[in-house]
Amino acid sequence: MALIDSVVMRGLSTQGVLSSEDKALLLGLELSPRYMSANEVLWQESAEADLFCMVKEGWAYSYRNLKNGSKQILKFYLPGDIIGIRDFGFTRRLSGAAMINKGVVYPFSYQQLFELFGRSNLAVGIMATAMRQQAQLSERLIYLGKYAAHEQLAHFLYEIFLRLKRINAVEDNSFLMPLTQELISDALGMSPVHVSRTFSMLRERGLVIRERQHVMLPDPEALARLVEFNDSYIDELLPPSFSELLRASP
Amino acid sequence: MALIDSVVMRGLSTQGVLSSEDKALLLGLELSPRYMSANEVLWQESAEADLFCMVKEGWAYSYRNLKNGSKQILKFYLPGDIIGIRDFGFTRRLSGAAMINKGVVYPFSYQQLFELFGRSNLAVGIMATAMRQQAQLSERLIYLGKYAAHEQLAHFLYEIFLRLKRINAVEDNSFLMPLTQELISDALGMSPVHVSRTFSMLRERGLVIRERQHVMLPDPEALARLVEFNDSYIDELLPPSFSELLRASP
DNA sequence: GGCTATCCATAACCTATGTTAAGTTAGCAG
DNA sequence: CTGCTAACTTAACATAGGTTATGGATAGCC
Repeated sequence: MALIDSVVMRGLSTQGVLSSEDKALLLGLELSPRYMSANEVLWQESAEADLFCMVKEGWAYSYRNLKNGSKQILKFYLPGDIIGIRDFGFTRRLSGAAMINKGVVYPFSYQQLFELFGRSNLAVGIMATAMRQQAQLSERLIYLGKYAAHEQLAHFLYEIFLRLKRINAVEDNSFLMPLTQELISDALGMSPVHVSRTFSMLRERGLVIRERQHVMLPDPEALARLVEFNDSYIDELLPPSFSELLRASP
Repeated sequence: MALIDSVVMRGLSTQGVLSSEDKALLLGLELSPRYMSANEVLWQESAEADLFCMVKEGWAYSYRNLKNGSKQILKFYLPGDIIGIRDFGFTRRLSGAAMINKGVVYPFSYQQLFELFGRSNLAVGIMATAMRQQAQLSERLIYLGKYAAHEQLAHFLYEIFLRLKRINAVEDNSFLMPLTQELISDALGMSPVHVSRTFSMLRERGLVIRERQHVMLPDPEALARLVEFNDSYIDELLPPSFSELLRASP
C-alpha cells in the first residue's frame, strides 16, 4: 500500500505529472499497516498532532464532542481517504478520529510529509494557511449543526473579534464590522429577522453593543464562555516542532 | 505589500523558519494592487480558477447561490487573508467571491504559487488532496445552512454513493454503509428520530431503499436532481493546466 | 431455543426559528 | 427641509424539527 493509492495522487500519476523520483519517493514510503477494531480511537481531540492515516479498509470518522453532551461528526472517511490533514500546521488535534467498523490504516508522520515537500518551506507555509481556513470552516460547521441561534451569533462575533485583534483592528473591545444583518444571516443560515432578534437578546444580556457598523463587546470573556470558545484554531503560530522539522529537511 | 504579510507566513518568518532565499522569493513576488469598490465581484462561481487574492484593505466574502434563491456565505475575509485557496486543484471556482466594502487586493496566480513550491510536485498533490477535503466540508456547510432535512439526507447519501463509486464499492446502485442512524444524525446535526422520519419519507418517494447496512438508490439521478448535486467537487482529476504548470516549474 | 442489547419506526407533543407584515430610524439626494 | 431608501426592530402567526415515549425487529450470545 502506498500513498500513491490516494485519489489525487493517482490523478497526478496518471496525468504523467509525477516524475519517476516522485513516484519512487511515494512508493518507498514504507507505510506499515495498523489493524483497527470497530470503534477504536485513532486519536483524541487535543492529542498531539504528528501523523496522518491513510485508510485502507473500513470506515472512520472525525468528530468533536460538544459541551451539551452531543457530538458533531465532521467527516466520514472511506478507503483511500487520508485522515489528519486537517490538523497539519497545528500543535494539537482539533478533532478526534475513530474507526466505525474494523479496518486497516497506514499511518505516516508529518516528518515524512516534510521530506516529500523537499526544500520548500514555503509550501509548508501555504499549506498551513489553507488548513487554518479549513479549521475556521469546521468550527462554523459545528456551530451550525448543534447550537442555538444566540450561541451561533456569539461564536461568530467572537471569532471576528479575535481575527481583527490579530491585525490590530480592535480598540477598547470595539471594532468596525461592515456587515448588514442580512449578510450575517446568509452566513449563519438563519433568517434576517432572527438575527435581529438574537442581537436584541445579546444586547439585553449586556454581551454585545452594536450601533450600525460599530460593535463593542463589553466583556469578551463572558462571550467566549457562553460559547466555550476554543481559540486554538485561530492561533497564528505554527507548532514549535515545525521549526526543527523544517530545518532538518534536506 | 508582500505575501509575507499573510498571517502564517509572518509566523514562519518570525520563527526563523524561512531562509533568506525564501523571504526574497516572497518579497520579490511583485504583487500589484487592485482597487476594488464595494460589492465588486472578484470572480463568479464556476469561473475559471487561476489566481488567489490577498486582501489588503476592506472585507470580502465567498458565497454560493442556491437554487431556492438564497445564498450561503462560506467565509468572510479580513485584511491579511487569502481568498481562493479553496479552489486550488480545481478547474473552476466552487464559490463566488465579492467585496463587501471598498478595498485593495493583491492578486497572484497559481503559476506564482507553483514557482514557490519549487520542485515539489508532491507538495502540490498533497495540497490538492487537502483542498478536496475542504470542498466536501463546504458542501456540507451549505446543506446544513439552508436546506430541509430530506434534502440534506439525500445530499449526504448521494455524496457517499459517488465516493464509493470512485473506489468501485458500488454494484447495481447498491452499497454497504456501516452507519447507524445515530451516527448520521451526529453528522447532519439533526435528531436520530428525525433521521428515521426522513428515511421513511425518502423510501415512500422511492428514492432510497435501506435494509440495515445495505443501501440501494433505485434512481440515483432522481436523487441528484432533488439536491441539484454539483459533482465537480468530487471529481478526482486535477485541472489539465496543472500538468503544464508543473512541468514548466524549474 | 430463549435472553438481551441495539437499532429502528411511529406517535404525541413542544419549541425554536421561519414568515409576513407593519413601523421606526438613519443616511442621503434634491 | 422633504422625501426616499436601506437597515433594523418588533409582533403575530405558522411549521419543521426536537423531545419523549413505546413497541417491534434483528443480531449476538448462552
